[in-house]
Amino acid sequence: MDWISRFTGLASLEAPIRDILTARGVIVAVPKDTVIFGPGKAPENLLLLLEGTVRVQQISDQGREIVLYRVHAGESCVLTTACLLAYEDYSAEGIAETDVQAVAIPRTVFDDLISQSKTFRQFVFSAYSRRITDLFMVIEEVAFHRVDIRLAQRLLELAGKDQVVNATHQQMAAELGTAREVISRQLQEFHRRGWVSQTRGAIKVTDLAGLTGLAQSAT
Amino acid sequence: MDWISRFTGLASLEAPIRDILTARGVIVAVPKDTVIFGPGKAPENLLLLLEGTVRVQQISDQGREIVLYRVHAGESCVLTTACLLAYEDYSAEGIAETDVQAVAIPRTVFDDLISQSKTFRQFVFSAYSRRITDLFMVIEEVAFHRVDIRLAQRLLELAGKDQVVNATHQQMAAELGTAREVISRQLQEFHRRGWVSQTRGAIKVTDLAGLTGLAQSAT
DNA sequence: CCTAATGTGTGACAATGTCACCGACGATAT
DNA sequence: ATATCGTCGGTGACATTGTCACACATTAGG
Repeated sequence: MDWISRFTGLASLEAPIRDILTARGVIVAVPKDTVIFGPGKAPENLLLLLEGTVRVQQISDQGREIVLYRVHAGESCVLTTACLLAYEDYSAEGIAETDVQAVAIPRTVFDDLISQSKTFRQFVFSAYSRRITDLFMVIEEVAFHRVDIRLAQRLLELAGKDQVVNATHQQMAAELGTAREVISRQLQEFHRRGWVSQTRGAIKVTDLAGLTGLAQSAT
Repeated sequence: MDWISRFTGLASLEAPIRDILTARGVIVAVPKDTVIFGPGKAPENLLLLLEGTVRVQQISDQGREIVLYRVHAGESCVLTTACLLAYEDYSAEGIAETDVQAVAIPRTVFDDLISQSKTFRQFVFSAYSRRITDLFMVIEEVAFHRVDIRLAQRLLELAGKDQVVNATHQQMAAELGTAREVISRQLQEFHRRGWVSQTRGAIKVTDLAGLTGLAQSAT
């Protein structure tokens, strides 16, 4: 199966390197809600996502959570690479948010590829770059932005085609690193304004323009 | 000059690689307060710090700031490596906090070393690991920890041998990503408890035990 | 000495986080 | 159907933090 073409950064990969990758990469299926890595659970392979998304979140010692970023199909889960070559025990964990199909690349092969292919190096380092940028954005948002605006943005991001976000208030609180009560109150206010309607475990966006207006008032 | 021995991760570097490094690395002196990299200013070299510290901070569009981490002597400024191989414009900037001595390694040499030496790869990736861990800690602190505790911790970190922190309230606010008024009030409270004394532009720790007690109450 | 820039103090208020508690809903067993 | 239990969401009171509009103090430079 030619999965390499799904990764834009690997498109121009040298032929012998492609062969190594296809030969040594193993396609794995990871069921939804699997903990891919976490505190005390080092990842064993570099994962290149073919299908599905992985949610990476931080867990504090008091049990509070915040979502750091999501890895989508066509991206690699670089946090693992640092672990592969220089293991450190992160306090973050990665969870399969949907059923996931991925190519697993063993540590030794990864090291080989890095050493042999400039293209692959660029692929890995640019993936790093993107994640670090993501972390910068999280810091900026948490430190400087209002929660109502962040909630509006996140609802828009997470809403499916049907404009529904399937998440409890507690889960939305974990998205933003805030408290459930805060989410409940903000959603009530959004409801009062006619922007959303709520059912147990789901939030439906009923006024896209209204929410979008608030979400963009950050700029 | 044998500067390689100052970097623990490079101690076991293969002989030919050492030679490349010493031959191609240029020792540079960077005066205090120089902006080493920043928005729109990509770094040209990987820097290995021999002397001094570099402060990396995030600047928001509204002009608010937060310190992300510091690079000390014996460490490398990895944020630059991502830029070297896959340039992306970060919103963070790096500033020489003191006069700095460093070894500058050009992009092409860096790429060579990565490809040729497993030890060097490990050095770079473990440096990445450490920085990412730092960013995780920043996120956790900003999102979940009280500012009085964070301020106490930071004062203890920044205090010199004479127990003095040379910084204005505004600068301390930038350390923690909060507002100046908050710092002013917290410091007043610390003063009321006899933990610190203040002069314009400087804070002196007068009760180490008191501050330490608060700083550790996070655990 | 005078002035301007910078650093610090303050009160009022808004936004967010915390705590304690309650009731509503859904699944399951009886 | 009814009882029971765990999860989800709502609420008031209060603590903490952020924002705004000032005032006042200190320092540097002319």
